[in-house]
Amino acid sequence: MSAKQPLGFDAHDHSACITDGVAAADDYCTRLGVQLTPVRRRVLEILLEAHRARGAYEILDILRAEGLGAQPPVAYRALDFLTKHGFVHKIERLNAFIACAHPGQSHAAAFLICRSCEAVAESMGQGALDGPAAAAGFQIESEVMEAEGLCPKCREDTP
Amino acid sequence: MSAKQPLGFDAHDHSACITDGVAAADDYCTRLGVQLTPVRRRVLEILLEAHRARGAYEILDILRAEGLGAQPPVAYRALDFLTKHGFVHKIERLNAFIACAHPGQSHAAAFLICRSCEAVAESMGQGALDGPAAAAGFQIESEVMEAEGLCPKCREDTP
DNA sequence: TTGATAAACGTTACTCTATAACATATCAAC
DNA sequence: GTTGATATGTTATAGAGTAACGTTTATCAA
Repeated sequence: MSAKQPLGFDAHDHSACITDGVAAADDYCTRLGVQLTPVRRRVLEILLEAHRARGAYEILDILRAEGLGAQPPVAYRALDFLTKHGFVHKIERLNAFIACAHPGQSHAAAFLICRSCEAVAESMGQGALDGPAAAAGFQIESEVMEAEGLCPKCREDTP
Repeated sequence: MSAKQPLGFDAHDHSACITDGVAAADDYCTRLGVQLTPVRRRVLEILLEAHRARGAYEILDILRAEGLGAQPPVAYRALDFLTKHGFVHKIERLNAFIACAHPGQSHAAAFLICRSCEAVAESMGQGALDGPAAAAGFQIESEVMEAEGLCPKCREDTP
């Protein structure tokens, strides 16, 4: 079994992910007049630190250790806020959360989840269910698209 | 690509859904030499009775009332079996389960979930994530595609 | 500046979802 | 009939999520 790789599938300047992610949230909140409070900011940072999904209770443990909140609602409220405003996505398959890789851009998010190293890549897959929905007369309000399998790195490492 | 009409929102001979679903499972299990035990058969029937998703504990309540099992693992084991063999799908968005509308046919299942009446339609959407996955060198093993919104009936009823 | 209002936080307590672990039973094959 | 695989029964617990309440903090208007 291969080691967990904290980055996405591609090598990239990861410090920029965190900096840019928080900056984008900051700008957005200022423009809309909503608050990026310490707990919300910290939760976003925690999720930006890794290109993998983290459970609400895993996040809560970190918050608790840092004195930012000890009970589940603290984590869930921050996650709700960040999700509502598009900075965080929920991975339904994992009951876990991940920072958005394209903050600010409206998009139907799709995810590729590696079952070996737990890396998660976000793709801006557009409306895969639009065809069937139109045929059925169904009005889509939100979409979940998630694939589980092996990332390029783990395909080599684990034959 | 021709969009197939998803099953579930339209009127149809529903008794055939149950009969055919159980018969298909029976045939399959006979051919593969696996057992469609009373609990497994009953769970499949329960899910075939409605084109909506039911939680494991909702199913368990029925099993318990019928003397077929009282503890969670009983329901989860039956659901695992049925899911593994393709007779039941899990709706990740709802943490619930639904009978497969196309038993026996290998397919990547996609679901349209009505938030008003809770009806769930299954569409045989094929490989919506194939493109992004190929581009990333990602090997897909399983896929989740779920859309939530309003079904045709509820669009009229709830304007 | 103060008072009203909304937004956010802190905590308790609980529900729902899911599985680990172990004992018992059933059935097929040798 | 013993063995090994498969399935069930049960206890206990872990993990995920929320309702409800009171307190605090921010925002904005008078």
